[in-house]
Amino acid sequence: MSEHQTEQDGARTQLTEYLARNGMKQTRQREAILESFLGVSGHITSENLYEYVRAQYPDIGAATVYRALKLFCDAGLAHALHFQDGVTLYEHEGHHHDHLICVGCGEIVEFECDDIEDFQLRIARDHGYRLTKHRHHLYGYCAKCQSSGTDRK
Amino acid sequence: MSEHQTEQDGARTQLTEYLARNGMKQTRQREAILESFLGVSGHITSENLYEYVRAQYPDIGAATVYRALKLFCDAGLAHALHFQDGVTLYEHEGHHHDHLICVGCGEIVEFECDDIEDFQLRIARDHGYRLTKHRHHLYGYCAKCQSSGTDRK
DNA sequence: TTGATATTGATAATCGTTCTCAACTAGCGT
DNA sequence: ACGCTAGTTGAGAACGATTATCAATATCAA
Repeated sequence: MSEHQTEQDGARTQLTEYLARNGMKQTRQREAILESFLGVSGHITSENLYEYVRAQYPDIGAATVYRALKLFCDAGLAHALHFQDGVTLYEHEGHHHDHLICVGCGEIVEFECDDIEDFQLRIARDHGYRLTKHRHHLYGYCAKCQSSGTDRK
Repeated sequence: MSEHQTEQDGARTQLTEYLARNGMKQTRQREAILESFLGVSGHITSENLYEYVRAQYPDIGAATVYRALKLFCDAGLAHALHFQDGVTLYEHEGHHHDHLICVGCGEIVEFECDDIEDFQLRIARDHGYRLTKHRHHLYGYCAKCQSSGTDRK
């Protein structure tokens, strides 16, 4: 819990600094939305976060949540992920993993693979690119969906 | 040219078979849209393809193009790619590569890396998944955008 | 405290895409 | 060739997610 607390504090500080650095203001809304966002463990859509926020702060508008989420991305606190079906999910930054997605039940497993990251760098270098980020999504059927035998393609 | 011809013919046959197999009909529109789609070399958006189609067949509606593109995906002739910024591009199936995207100028370079594919399979297996496809996008600055020094992040 | 300026919330607007539905047409059986 | 039936089409309405507009409001440095 205390560890979690420091992570949240770190994020808050990071936002405060970003706002100061860019002549922006620290508002109740931004604090509240950040709070809600940090309370989410995995991935969340803009809309879900809005519901989430609204549960505690009913007077915060949807536009403000969208704006805040974009702000968090700019400030390096969040990441937007665009999945196969066009759905956009946000996750905490620093929480970077790649994703294994079940097309049967929608489960999302996160993974890391340093070897792959090495190959990515090599490929980028070969093409003269300087990488800033990547998206690596594997789609398939999880063990459960394979055995339940439904939606076989 | 003759090689290209056979590739197109292969795609046509594939569509015809898919339609027959699913009790669907071979229409002028679908043929025309497939023709236009095959005429595109790289990636294209639904809207661009619609413009493209309309140039030759002004009486084909947008909805029909959207429907056809989805059909081509189902028939295994096309692939939808969802990029970072939410843009959806379509490419020919059988033309599967991964992508290196310049966030400066938007250039898209395609690459293949068997080693990475091997790691993907291993990761999937470790998690009990059976892979059906993957999306692997690397974002960065191409050599040109790095040297022109603009939009440095 | 005040004032300049960033931010907010409600809502209109926008974008890309899908739905609705009456008119149309492919393609089977005859 | 004909007619029938079910799939398909085009126009435009509807849609869902997101962004822009704008007057009211809040932040924060002086």
